[in-house]
Amino acid sequence: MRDREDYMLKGLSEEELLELADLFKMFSDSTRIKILYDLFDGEKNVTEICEDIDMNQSAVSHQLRALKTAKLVKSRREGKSIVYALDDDHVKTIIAMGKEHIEE
Amino acid sequence: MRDREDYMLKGLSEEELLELADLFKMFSDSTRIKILYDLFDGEKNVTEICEDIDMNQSAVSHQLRALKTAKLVKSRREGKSIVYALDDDHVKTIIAMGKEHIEE
DNA sequence: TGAACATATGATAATATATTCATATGAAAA
DNA sequence: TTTTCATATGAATATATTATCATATGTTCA
Repeated sequence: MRDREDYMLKGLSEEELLELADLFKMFSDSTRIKILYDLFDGEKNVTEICEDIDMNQSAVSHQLRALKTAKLVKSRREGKSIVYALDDDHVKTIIAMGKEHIEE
Repeated sequence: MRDREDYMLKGLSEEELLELADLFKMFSDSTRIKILYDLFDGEKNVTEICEDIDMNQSAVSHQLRALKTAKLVKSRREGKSIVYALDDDHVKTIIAMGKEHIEE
């Protein structure tokens, strides 16, 4: 392996490539992609998401945290609930491109 | 869990959602995304790819097979070599969207 | 034909990831 | 201020994924 520092593939550093992979990792799990897709039509609290995608609360919470860390969703408290929403315009585009690919 | 058959999240079936996740899984590994990105500027044989991304031949071959199964790359023989190329127009768009996200 | 080159493949071991369970935290309502 | 509702979190287990090693397959050329 060359030095980590000077590894570059056409303008993208090793670090940026790892970041890219980590980003797409968020879309690579069916629970997470269901959550993202569920949020396409607006914000929802955790309970609603659980019902929509038919997964238990703990699993959903864990994945929501991952999505939030990746800055793909944001959250705010509303009374007892926490409401989640998409936090990136590219999310819809990325998923739409994916849909087009599998529909071919 | 409801019946697998009738589970649907806004027009996408369970099966399509799994397909989507599997597609994005291809972008979620740094070796694979390096390969895809390396093929942005045209076809290359396996040896060239190995050199560009600085990974050993076996690992690259394994990942190329995965990418081919996912219909993201195609290959053809050219003498002793096998030449790989991108096989989907959406690949560039998907990666470009990812780049935009991480650059924010 | 056999040596050299290019790629693919199977098995294994190391690592990463997701779900579940139990429980903690935090807000509201009785 | 205790109970209930909503969400988060840590630990443990189960599963999936990846790189490596050894070797097989296929091609060219002497």
